[in-house]
Formats: sequence, structure tokens, C-alpha cells
Amino acid sequence: MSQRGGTTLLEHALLGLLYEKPSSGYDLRKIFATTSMGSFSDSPGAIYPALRRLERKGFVQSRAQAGSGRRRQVVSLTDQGTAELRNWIAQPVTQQEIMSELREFMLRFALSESVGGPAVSVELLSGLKQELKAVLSSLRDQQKALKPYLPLSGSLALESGVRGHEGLLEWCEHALAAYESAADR
Amino acid sequence: MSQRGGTTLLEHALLGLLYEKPSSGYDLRKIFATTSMGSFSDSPGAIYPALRRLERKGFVQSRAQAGSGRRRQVVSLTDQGTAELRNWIAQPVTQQEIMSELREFMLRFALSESVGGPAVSVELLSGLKQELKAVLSSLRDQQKALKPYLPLSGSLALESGVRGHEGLLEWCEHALAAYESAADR
DNA sequence: TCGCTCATGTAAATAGTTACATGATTCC
DNA sequence: GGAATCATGTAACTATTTACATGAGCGA
Repeated sequence: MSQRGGTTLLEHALLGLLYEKPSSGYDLRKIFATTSMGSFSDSPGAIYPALRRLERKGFVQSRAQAGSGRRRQVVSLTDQGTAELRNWIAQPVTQQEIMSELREFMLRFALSESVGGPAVSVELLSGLKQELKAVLSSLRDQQKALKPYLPLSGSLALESGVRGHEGLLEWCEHALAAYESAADR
Repeated sequence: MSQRGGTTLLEHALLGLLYEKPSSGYDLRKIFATTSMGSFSDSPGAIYPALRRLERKGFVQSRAQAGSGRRRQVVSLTDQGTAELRNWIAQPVTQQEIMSELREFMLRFALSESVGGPAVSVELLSGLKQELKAVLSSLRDQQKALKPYLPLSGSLALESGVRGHEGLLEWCEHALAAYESAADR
């Protein structure tokens, strides 16, 4: 189930949220449930096991909240967990990642600034830009080659893919510009 | 594992390919491996079991290719399989489907014209358009609400989502126009 | 004959899904 | 006291992944 070295996308999302602040499993579930965060699962059967996996790996530690009211297990990042998060975010962008809908990229990028600073964000963006160009040109080749054999709906579907990536490239340049002008100030 | 009624996205993709022409598991694998078809798995451990599931459900039947050379198990759609495909394609578009990256929508749409005719394609497009507008406005609300609390990379990531959906809306109108002008001729 | 590609499959492991279980606490 | 919600978890099931196994035909 796509564990590139043993840590899931969901697990990285959890690490990212815990980086902001220590939380309980229930808190995390609610974040996924309400904010449509890249559409992760908010089911307890996904989150609680994932948290325990992270604990087993030494990336988080959980302790019962002292004293007050309800039973609550607060989970927080360890140094090792922070390191893992930092490392995962700074990974170079691959074409495969772009083809498989780039949920992973967007999560990494969204976290990059808080966790690694703007230089990491910019690095990711320029990596994306480069790989995107390659993907786009091969996508356009495929489109040209297949067009005559497809029904209108088929070639329109392909076109939506190409347009999507073109739009992404524009966004990428926009984002780079935003970082540049932020640096000027 | 997201089986809305028992049939996977991969399984539907296989049905779609078999609708075009009967093929062996190996053929299908190669299609996934070479054409980056929405990025489905080309692993035998995914495809052969999926084909057997489809057979169990009565959607396909497989027979050894007669005579010649290499061993080859050719799989073809049954009437029941065609019905399932047709039915799945014509399902209304949901917001949830849009949020979860619309791989499913695009597959349905790509197949819609061959399997159901242009009217079905147009129906899907106008369904998408309508739901997209709803999704977009709630997305923009969320963006506005969260912006002040996020680092630049976070709000840029959100913006990429919004832009992506805006681009999709444009594509949607473009596609509708294409069908209109095709109907005129 | 040696190696490559064709072609089909199995096995173990894992993550995620749905659904259920269980208590404690707050609100009325 | 009763209902809703907080909060954590488990159990059964399924699809997919990686990796391996096997054998047949093809080209040099």
C-alpha cells in the first residue's frame, strides 16, 4: 500500500499537524473531518492505528493528560519525528509524484515553510517546475499520438490532464514570484 | 478500501478497457504500464486478482486462446459487465468525488461516449459543472477563513487547489461547447 | 543453448474501510 | 436521570504492494 520506506501519507499528515501543536487523536480526526484537508480519512480505524505506528517508530510520544475531566491521550512529536518530517519534506520532487495526483507534493509544500523555512519551499517549487515541464511535454506527446483514435470524451479527458498541469505550472511560477517579493521586503 | 457497492476503481478501469476489446491480463497490464492511464497499478498482484473478482461477479468471462503458441487467457465482457459499466458511468457526480481528486470522474467521462453515447457525456459534464460551483465557493470560503493563520506556503497550497478547480470549470465549459458544436454538424 | 520477453499467477504483509464497543462527561 | 457528545479503541474484511515462482516460446 504505497509505503515508500515505511511511512504513509496519512502518517506524514499527522506528523505535520503535530508539528503545529500536540493533539489528541480526537482532535486530529476532527481536523480531517471538518477542513477537507486534502481529503484524508477521519475514521478512528485509520487514525488511532497510525498514531500507534508512529509511536512504535519513535516519531511521537503520547501521554495521558493530567488531572482534569475527560480521558485524553495527548500525542506530541519527538525529535526523531521532527527529523523524519523535515527529511520527508525536503525530498526531491519526482515525475511519478506529479503523475499520481500530487497530493503528496502539496502536503509537503504546505508544511515546508513552517518546518524547513522559505528556502525549502522555494527548493520544492523549483523542483516541481522542472519536473512538471518534462511531464507536460510527454503528456502532450501522448495526447497528440492518441487523439485520432479516441472519442471526443476521451480526448477531452486527456486535455483536462494537460490543462491541469499547465495551470499547475502557472501556479508554480506565481508561487515563486510570491516568495521572491516576500524576500525583497 | 472505498468500494462504493463492491466494485473498485481499478475494476471499472478494467471493464472500460475490456469494453473496447477483449484482452489478456498481460495486455491490460501493459496498457497501465505504458500509457500512464490515470496512474493505475500495473502490478500482476493487483490485476489478476481483480480480473478474477470480476469473473466471480459475472462481469467478465475468460477463456484460453485456442491453438497458437503461447498460453494466453483472453478476458471479455459479459452483458452483465456491460450493464454494470454503463450504470456506473451514468451515476450522478458528487461533491465528494470532486474533492477526492476526481480520478473516478475522469475515467467515467472518458468512457462515457463510447459506452453511453454523447448524451451521457454531456449529462456528466453538466453535473460536474453544477457540483464544481458549489465546491469552489466553499473552497474559497475556507481559503479566506484560513489565510491569516497560515504561512505563505500553506495559503499557496490552498490557492493551488482553488486554481485547479477553476481551471476544471473552464475545461468543463470548453468541453460542453465542443459537444454543442459537434451536435451542430 | 543461453537469455530475454511473454504470460500467469501466488504469498506475506500492510493500510485503510465499515461497523461496533465502551465508558466518561456535560447539558438539559 | 437521560441524551448527546467526547474520546479511545477493536474486529473483520478487502485491496494493493512487493517479491517471488514458474514455464513456455523466441532470437542469437
